[in-house]
Amino acid sequence: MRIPNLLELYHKLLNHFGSQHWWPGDSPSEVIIGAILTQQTAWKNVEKAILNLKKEKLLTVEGIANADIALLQKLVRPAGYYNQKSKRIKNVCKYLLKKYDANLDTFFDRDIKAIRNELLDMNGIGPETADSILLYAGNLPIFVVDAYTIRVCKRLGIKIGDDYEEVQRFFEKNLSKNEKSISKKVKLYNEYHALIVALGKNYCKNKKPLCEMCPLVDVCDYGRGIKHMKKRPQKYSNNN
DNA sequence: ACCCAGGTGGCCC
DNA sequence: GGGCCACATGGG
Repeated sequence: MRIPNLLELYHKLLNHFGSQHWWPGDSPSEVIIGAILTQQTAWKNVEKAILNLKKEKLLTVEGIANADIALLQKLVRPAGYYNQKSKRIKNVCKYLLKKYDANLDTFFDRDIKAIRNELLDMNGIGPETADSILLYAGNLPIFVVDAYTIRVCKRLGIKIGDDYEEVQRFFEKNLSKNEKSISKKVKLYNEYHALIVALGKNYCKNKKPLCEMCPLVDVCDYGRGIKHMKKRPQKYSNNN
């Protein structure tokens, strides 16, 4: 079966799911905090944590940076991994406050590669979180890859490895043929990643082939890629 | 009672 | 440079 080009795929997804209006947050600082909180966690749980922080008026770089760690742990708790995440958002905010005086315009107003490397140097920020911050908080043109992106590609029969940057280049290279302007790129990358998440959540679960209701079944080899699926290790002691 | 969620860092080899 | 594993709450 023919593999559709990535822009065609995008329009099918947009047509099916509609615009996703990402990022669901109304300030760059909220996006940065949320990007860390949502790691390996359902957004629904992150919303509760965000709301807790909001009620305490802590949803700013300065607020988090100066907040008591025990309080942060309490507020962030619904988002899971609350010990790590409270520490991570505090450290990141302290860094941004100290080095950029909490001015995110200054932070984002540089070469994108330089900002990305700086983000990657912060503890708790890996490639996906860094790119989410660049794209959704900084409005910079970088394609965000996540577990769904790789899973969906494999289900579609697109030959692709597991390497983050490799998948990212694949998308950016393909889409650059269609879109040259920076601002349009940002808009396209923004919507595309959100649509892939929507697709994944609804039709491309782990350990299952593409659901037959999937809007892409007509363009993909249904069920292909099932052999690539690997369960993510999820065992750790939970003595409660 | 499972399985999973918009990952990341720290080990070990 | 890959292959495990810990991290944790809440929903299906």
